[in-house]
Amino acid sequence: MVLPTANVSERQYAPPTLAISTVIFSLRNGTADQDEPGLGELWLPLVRRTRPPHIDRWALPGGPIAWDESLEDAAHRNLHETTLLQPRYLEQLYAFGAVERSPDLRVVSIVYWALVQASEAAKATEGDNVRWFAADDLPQLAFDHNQIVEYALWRLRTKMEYSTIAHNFLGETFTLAQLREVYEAVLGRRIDPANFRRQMRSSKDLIATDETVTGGKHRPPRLYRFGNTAAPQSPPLNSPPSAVPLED
Amino acid sequence: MVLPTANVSERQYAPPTLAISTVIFSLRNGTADQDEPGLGELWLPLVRRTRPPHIDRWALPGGPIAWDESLEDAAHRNLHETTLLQPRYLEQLYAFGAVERSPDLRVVSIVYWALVQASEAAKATEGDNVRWFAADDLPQLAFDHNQIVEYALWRLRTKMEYSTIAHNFLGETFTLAQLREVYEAVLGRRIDPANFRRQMRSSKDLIATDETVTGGKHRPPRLYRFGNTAAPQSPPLNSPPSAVPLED
DNA sequence: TCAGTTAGTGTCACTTTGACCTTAACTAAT
DNA sequence: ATTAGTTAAGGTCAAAGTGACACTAACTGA
Repeated sequence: MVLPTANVSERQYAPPTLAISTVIFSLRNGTADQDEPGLGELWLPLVRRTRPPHIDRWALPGGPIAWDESLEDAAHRNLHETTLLQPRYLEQLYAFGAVERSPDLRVVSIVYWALVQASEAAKATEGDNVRWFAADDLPQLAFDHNQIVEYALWRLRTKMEYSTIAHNFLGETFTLAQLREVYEAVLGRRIDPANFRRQMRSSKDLIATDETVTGGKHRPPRLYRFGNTAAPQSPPLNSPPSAVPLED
Repeated sequence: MVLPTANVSERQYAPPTLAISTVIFSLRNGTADQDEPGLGELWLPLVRRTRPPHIDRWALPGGPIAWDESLEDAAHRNLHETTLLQPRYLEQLYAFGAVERSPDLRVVSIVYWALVQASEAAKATEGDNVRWFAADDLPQLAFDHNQIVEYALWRLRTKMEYSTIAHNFLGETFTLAQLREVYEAVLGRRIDPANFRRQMRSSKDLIATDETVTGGKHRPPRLYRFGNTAAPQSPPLNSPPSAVPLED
């Protein structure tokens, strides 16, 4: 939201300014005192605004677009600069351009959404100006950012049902129970483990490794990995609208 | 693609310029000499470029965004100004922002896609600077517009499978055969009329009128209308990302 | 050795879907 | 007037997919 300097009247009638923002989702293990017993929760990092419009309010990480970087690069860079995070998935969400979404100034924000794994999320320096919030319990944010997060949540949930993005919350290998917990947390409901297994194993992209996790107090579960055999639900040409996972 | 005047070096390093474009789809009855026998075809209007980058090439209708209009308003206005069309459906497609998509200049285009009914499409003044093309047989267009159309086609086809946008190609009332022809044209394959009827009638939004179409050489078909009982597949708050049909 | 726990397999009823048959209602030709 | 032709509309049946749930497998700790 950094903008070129000019006096107010010039700003008012100037062409819209472009900015980029990102909604970054990560998963945390649910605490017992939640309404749902033991389900994981979605969390996202916000930054405190340090200058006038909506000063001191929390907002999505964002900023201007450099003349020599693509929109996706800008989102990736800005996200990394403000939170130190390296997302495993990044996709364009929507361009928000209502006239009154920012006071005085006309800003069009192209918003991306990202998924980071739990271990990565720990790297995000939580300080005075960056803090994580539960996605379903946010304070009043700057601008129209509450609505943007709502929309991003809707997209994450609907996309989870027909695509295979869930593993981006996890590491390179994972058990089916871990993968199921991702679905349960995002969709907010329990899923039958047996049926879940059947559905997942019907996908060609999920490949079983020959390793298992030892050390539990029960039968050791097998580890799986995700093989990216062609983008599942993406545009015919995956160049411009690269809805393709980053995989680091 | 109208842009503020400045010398080249200033332009080069200036922040990206915003523009809006639209992909406008309409349906035409298939000619017999097609590869598929008698299927309808998707057509879209393009405008001839009358100034330097890519002069004389065909391009999507588009232009700048005024300081006091929303993105959707800008798309609607621009579309109407250049083609005189009034779409029945308008939705944001994607923001295209690759660095090299326009020579010299950095332009970020927020692209919308629209559906117009056949009768409306006739209003589009086809002249020297506006012409309709078959969507699957386009010439080389200006900028990255070929890829944009490909992506819009993909979105139209995939969205057709899970939502109820098809009727926006038709008038207020229509027969099930007409509706089926829309699906067949867009998806490019024949659909069993009996199964199609069963599926459509299971939707609460399709309501039968008490009228039928007389004058055919066979049993008169019933007319249906589309009742917009709540947006089917749209964001929780339908204000900013209004993926909601316009219905005129 | 057994209880406890989770991993993983199998089964069954129900729903959805594609293929195809049958009847209904109209027009045009004989 | 009867019949052939055509499309509308409804029905049947098997295959495939899904949710609910029982059951076996493999480990730990007492």
